Amino acid sequence: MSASSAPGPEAFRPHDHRTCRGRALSAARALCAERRLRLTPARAFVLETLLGSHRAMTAYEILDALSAAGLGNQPPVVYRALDFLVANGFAHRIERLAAFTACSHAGTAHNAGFLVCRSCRRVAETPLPRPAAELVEAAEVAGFVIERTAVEAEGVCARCREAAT
Amino acid sequence: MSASSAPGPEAFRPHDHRTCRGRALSAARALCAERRLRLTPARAFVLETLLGSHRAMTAYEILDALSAAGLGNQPPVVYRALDFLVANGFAHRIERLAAFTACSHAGTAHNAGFLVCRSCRRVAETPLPRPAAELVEAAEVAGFVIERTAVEAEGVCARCREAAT
DNA sequence: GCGGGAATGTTACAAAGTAACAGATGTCAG
DNA sequence: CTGACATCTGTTACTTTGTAACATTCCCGC
Repeated sequence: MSASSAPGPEAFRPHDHRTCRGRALSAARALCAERRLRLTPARAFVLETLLGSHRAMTAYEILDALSAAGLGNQPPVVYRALDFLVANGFAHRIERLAAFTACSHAGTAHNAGFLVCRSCRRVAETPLPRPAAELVEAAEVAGFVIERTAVEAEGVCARCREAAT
Repeated sequence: MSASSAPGPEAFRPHDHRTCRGRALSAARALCAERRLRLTPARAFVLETLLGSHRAMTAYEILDALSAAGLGNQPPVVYRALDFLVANGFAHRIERLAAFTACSHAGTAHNAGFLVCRSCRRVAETPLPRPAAELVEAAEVAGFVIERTAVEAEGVCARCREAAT
């Protein structure tokens, strides 16, 4: 039983964020150790920064944070860290926003779908068991091999909708 | 009965492209007349250009074509035409590529899914009846209102896979 | 302690997208 | 027909996003 009883994905309801971030961070450290991946200071900092909110952040927002922390101030620094995090499943790129968000299910192989609030840019992730049947079928018929699928639903979250009233 | 008997979406098989483009273009003209929309020369040219191939084209590729045709050579020209075409369902933005493609089902309201070949950038569109059930459910639980959903499967088409052999 | 692969620092760009405003043009009421 | 209003176009200048390329430093196994 969780402390908060509100329904829905964590991103869109109040929750103990310190716990949520801490858990994700130690999971990432454990996974990196297991897979012989190097979660270097810059990479860890970027991951922490992303975990610091459930908003999608642009590469340059993250770069500002890195820069403030004295960990580098040129674009390649962020993009390299993000490449690493995305490649290893610790973060996702939200194509629609050209922005990035921490993965809420790191380690478990998964196809993910995203609810993206166009007002506050908060992002919730939902595991999707498989791509839409229609798409899979079209791919099979055409001999197209699907490697990864991005599913992004754009809309307005409950909080922003109420705020707009 | 179609001239070509190969299976799958048109984009990934040989077909009479002149017919395919002509059909789409007159459908667009008819729709614009019906809805009192102005398919101005620049807009028509951009649509034709997109219809000219089944590849996703970047805004700047299209701008080069516009420019060669003497229809404008500044970015806003393309982006305005693309905004119009996308807003009215004649084209889609492929988020993954930051590129654009003509819609193969213009006029009919539809949620679409895309097969995007990462090698040749050809794009096939498949109508999707509805967003994934898991996503819809997560949205409902969270009070999130979905406005539009982008589904993009990245992979390799049959032709490119064979070519790579 | 050293050799090789991985990670970082840095410069300099390329590519993608937009804000803002002036001018032209289409269209509809009177 | 004519003005008034909305829409579309032209243009300048700029912001944001992302990379190529190369030198340097770090880490780990031997």
